[in-house]
This record gives sequence, structure tokens and C-alpha cells, in this order.
Amino acid sequence: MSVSLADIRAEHPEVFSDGCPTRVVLDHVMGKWGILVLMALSDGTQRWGVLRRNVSGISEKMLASTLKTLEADGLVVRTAYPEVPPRVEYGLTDRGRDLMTYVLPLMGWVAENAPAIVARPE
Amino acid sequence: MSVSLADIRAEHPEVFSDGCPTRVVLDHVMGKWGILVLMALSDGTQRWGVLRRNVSGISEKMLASTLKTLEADGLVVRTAYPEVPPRVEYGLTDRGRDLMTYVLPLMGWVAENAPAIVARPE
DNA sequence: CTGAATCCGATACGATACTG
DNA sequence: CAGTATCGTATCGGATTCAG
Repeated sequence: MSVSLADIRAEHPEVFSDGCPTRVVLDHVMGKWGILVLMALSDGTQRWGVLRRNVSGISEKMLASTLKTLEADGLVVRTAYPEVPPRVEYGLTDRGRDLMTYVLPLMGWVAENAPAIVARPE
Repeated sequence: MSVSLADIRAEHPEVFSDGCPTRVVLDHVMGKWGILVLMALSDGTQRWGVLRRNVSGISEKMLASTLKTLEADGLVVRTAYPEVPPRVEYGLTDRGRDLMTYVLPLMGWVAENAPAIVARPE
């Protein structure tokens, strides 16, 4: 796996070009809520209500649209059970779990360093 | 270093709480341009003009504001030389380089998988 | 060359209300 | 319970112009 910018560029010369697919994925995954939802789901499959509580502060609208985007990207899978009351569960796909392999260590670093970074006002 | 959500939660119970410092850092680093600028700088210190060309598609306004935010976060350092014409260089701080240790592998994954993900329309 | 300042449209986001 | 619909606001982000 690539670990330096040169390595990445060697295999994917257009990583920085405008209109490159990476831009789209970055916008989806790195958006305000994408990572937080994926993080919550890395805990395991969850129902809508639980997910909403776990991603504290997210509105229903953003949870819905974030999930839809991630599902379309093949990172999240939605399973609806034909019951009353309705039950819907969300989980990571294989690709999603693979992605989290890289995101989790990053989040660990952020959790460690965020307090020091935010010490001074934004 | 933490590698599972449980590990992160154990050390930082409030990672998901609203108003947590991690949210701020995520917004700065994961914004539309934050990662791309950091990626470009991981290539080494660069002048404003070079940076602008390397982060293809960024406007002057966004480059300026992104750099200012990252500098305030202690991830980027700005060096101005008192010359005419003016010369200003931007580079990563130690903390910034440390962060890139985690971001680069993630970007490698994204570069690998983005084409497959974007295959279907957004 | 390196920005800052301004204007303006797009859209991300949140709050609320409503439905199967 | 699991969403959708609608609305209003705030912020993002681009284009352009100006300045040191």
C-alpha cells in the first residue's frame, strides 16, 4: 500500500486534478457527518434510532442524506425488516470496513491531538 | 495507538459528543480543501503560487482561508521573506507531518477505491 | 508575487411538522 | 419507528477587483 505522496502519485497521477473521483469520495466521506456516521457504524450494525443517538448532534435530515450517500457509495448497507413497527438496520459493507481500517487510526490521532489544537480559538 | 473504536472511546469517552474538540479538527482537516492542501504540502515546503497550482481547482480565497485555519491549528507554518517581489513559503509543522502519517495511507486507499465508488452517479 | 476585500449564488445545515 | 417534506438561515465557495 502507498505510504508516501510520491507512491500515490506514481500509481494515480491524477490524484490532485480537478474532477478526479477522489474529490467526490473525499467530499462524501470527509464531510461534516460522513466520518462520524462511519465511526458509529464501526461499532456494529445499528438501528436508525440508535445511530441517531450515537452520532450526537446530527439532525434527522443530515442522517438520512448522509446514509443515502454512503449507501450509494457502497460503504454502508441498509436492511429493512417488514415488521410493524418498522425496523431498519445500517451496517458497514466490506468496503466500508476496509476503509475504517485507515480511518480509525486517524481518528485516534485526532482524539489525542484535538484538545491541544483547539486550545487557541478557531 | 488506538486502532479500534472501543480503544478510542476508552481513552476519550467524549469523541462523539457534540461540541467535542474533535469535531472542530475534523471540520478543518476534512473540509473540502484541508486534506488536499496538506497532501500537497507533504511534498515539501512550497511557495504560494506553486501550492495554488498543485491544489488544482482551488480559488485564491479558499487557499488563503484554508492556510490560515491550518496555520492557526499548528499544522502549517508560514514563512515570509522580506524581499521584493515578496516570497512566502508554506510547510508542515511537526504536528502536521505527524498527522500526514495517518492521512497518507488513507489517501492511498481512496485513490485506489474512488474509481469503483464513483462508477455510479452521486 | 502574495495576498485582502467585496459581491453574490449555491447549498449545506437545522428546526419543525407530518406520514406509513 | 423510520423516515419525508418544507422552510429559513448560515456558511461555503467562486469570480473579480484591488493593494503592498
